[in-house]
Amino acid sequence: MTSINIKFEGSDKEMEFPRGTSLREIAEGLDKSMRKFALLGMVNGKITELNTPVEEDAAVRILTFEDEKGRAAYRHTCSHIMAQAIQRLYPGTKLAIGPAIADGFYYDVDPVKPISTEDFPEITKEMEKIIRENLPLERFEMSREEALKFFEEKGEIYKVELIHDLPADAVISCYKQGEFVDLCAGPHVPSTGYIKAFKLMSLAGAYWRGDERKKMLQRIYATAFFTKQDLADHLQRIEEAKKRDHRKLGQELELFTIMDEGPGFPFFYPKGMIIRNELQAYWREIHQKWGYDEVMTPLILNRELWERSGHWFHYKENMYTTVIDDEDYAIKPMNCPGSLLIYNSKMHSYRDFPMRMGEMGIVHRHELSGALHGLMRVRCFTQDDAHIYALPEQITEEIVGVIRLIDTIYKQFGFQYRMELSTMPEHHLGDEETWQKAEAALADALREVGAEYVVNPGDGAFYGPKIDFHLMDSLGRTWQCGTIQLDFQLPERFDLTYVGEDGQKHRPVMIHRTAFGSIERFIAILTEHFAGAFPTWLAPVQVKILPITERQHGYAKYLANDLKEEGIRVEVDDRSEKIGYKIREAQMQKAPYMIVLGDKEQEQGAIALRIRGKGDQGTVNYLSFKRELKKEIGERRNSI
RNA sequence: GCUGGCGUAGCUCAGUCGGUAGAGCAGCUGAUUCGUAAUCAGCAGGUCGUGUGUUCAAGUCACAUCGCCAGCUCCA
Repeated sequence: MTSINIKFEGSDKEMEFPRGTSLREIAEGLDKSMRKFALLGMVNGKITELNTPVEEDAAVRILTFEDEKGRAAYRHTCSHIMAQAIQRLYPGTKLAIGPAIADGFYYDVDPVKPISTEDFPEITKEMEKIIRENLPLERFEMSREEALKFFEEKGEIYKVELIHDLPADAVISCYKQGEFVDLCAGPHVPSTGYIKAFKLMSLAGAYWRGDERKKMLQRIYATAFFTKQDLADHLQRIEEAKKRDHRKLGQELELFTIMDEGPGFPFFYPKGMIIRNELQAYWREIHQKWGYDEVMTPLILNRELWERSGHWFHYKENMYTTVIDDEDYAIKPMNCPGSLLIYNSKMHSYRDFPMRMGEMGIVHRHELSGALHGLMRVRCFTQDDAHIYALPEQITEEIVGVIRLIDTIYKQFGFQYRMELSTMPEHHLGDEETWQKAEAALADALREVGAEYVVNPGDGAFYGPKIDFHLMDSLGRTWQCGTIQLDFQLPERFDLTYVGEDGQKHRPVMIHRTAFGSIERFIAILTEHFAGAFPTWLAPVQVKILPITERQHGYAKYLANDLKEEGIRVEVDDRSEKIGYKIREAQMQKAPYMIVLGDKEQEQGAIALRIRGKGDQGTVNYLSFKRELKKEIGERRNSI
């Protein structure tokens, strides 16, 4: 039989082709336009390059740039083109790895002479040349010995190291395009001419294999899209996202600042404090309702305590210390030891459990200078911490409760979030069996709420495994906010006990948790999420009153006082500026409501209302506006 | 911390070949009293991040230092 039967997945189409027809021709058979869009395919569920001949009946799916795998192959091919251009221009440059990533790709290189962004135009030109040459990418396999010899001769020390680390049974494949050969598992698009639009983005350092003891290579970030328009749109989106950066908005909206005098130690302006205080008020209300008490523990405690908790040995490089009366003290990097001291200051009965002890705890941590990032990563922050002391049999229920509480809080702000389960790190307290028990308890709770999550091996705290909640910033980077950490270690170290039904002393378990994570980081995420246009209950200025002439100043003040009486945050702009100017400024300050007052409104005892994002609403009744506004502000309580 | 880039007025930025610092916005003063995203005029504002050096002369060049930005997880 010389023909094969191809069934196209995702459509009812079935077609006959001569045996050995390439996947590309099969794609064209499905639809002429596929000639333009096909990048890769799946044959019987297996990723297959377009050049590959199909030898038997198969179910086929054609992948385009719309498919994650098609996109990755396209960008990965572009990374080979970049590497080829660099080696053409700067012979002797050694190559490390060059994968596709979420928004593009990168290549780590070890150049003879450092590459700078000024070299980008030259590299770009060479890449365009390679694309015009339309070199086919040819795959071939080598034995381990051949591959080692080949790359050793070329001086590609990183490739040699990679080959050494491949498992014994691994197929070692290379791709050749023109004079350029790279060790690569593939898959790729058929030829360099497939690449339509790319751009070199930035330059960064990256340790070889992510290990800070190894050599730092130069990483060139770039991106590629299927059309020039898509690339332009992508760059446009990045520009838009930069406008939402909380560091920029924090400055423009006068929320906070960080000065050279205290790197990583933020200052909050009055408007930023309003948001902080509103968040804290919300936090207190919801936690009170969900059965938490609030405590406060000291910022500075003595060395003996931190030795007992393990921080002095396991967390020392992140702690600020001081000396008082010749004795060592530490500024708390975490709130738990203080909470433990409160627990231990009296006897507890099994009837007291679960005991939920919250604290808005200010902590200081010495983060590496290069890790600081606006309010996202600081050296002084306020954790919305809580410690739950519970009976072993209450663990799952308590964790489920915390997951639901965090979910409720995030929904209040309209956040999407991702959950991760982080397991035992290399540096840890306690034996493996206890760790496994703790990890299982967290997984049980996740299963019970039916949550989707990913496992993050080795990323737990030194005292226990954790469930992390990650939120996204304006550029799509994720930040850990909420966390739930199960701890069997500290109760042991601090000899926590309770008296059981049997009159004997028993050991409780401890859960550490935050919902916001830190107020600072949460404000940063909120700012980017809302692009500074905070919901009315959080907005630093809720109503801006704009009199058109001096004749309305009295009326403006009267309305302002009336709203203030109701606890509404209001400002009057009584400068002698034109109304357009005042509106522009109020709009840029993202005030949710503007009241414009002229002679007409004054005569009628009404207001002209302008709503952020909606524009001029015309004349409205003041009392009904006030009623609606109060209702809107009060709505956040409904979700508690 | 490491790699690369950047630090000029409160903010955003210009400053050529090394020749002695400039704009817009904001601020202040005055005029203007205006109907939905910038009224006009004037005034004031700087040890060019800091230090050392090279030079007749340094915002500009060199070195050091502090700070900021991007990245350092995505395994050929």
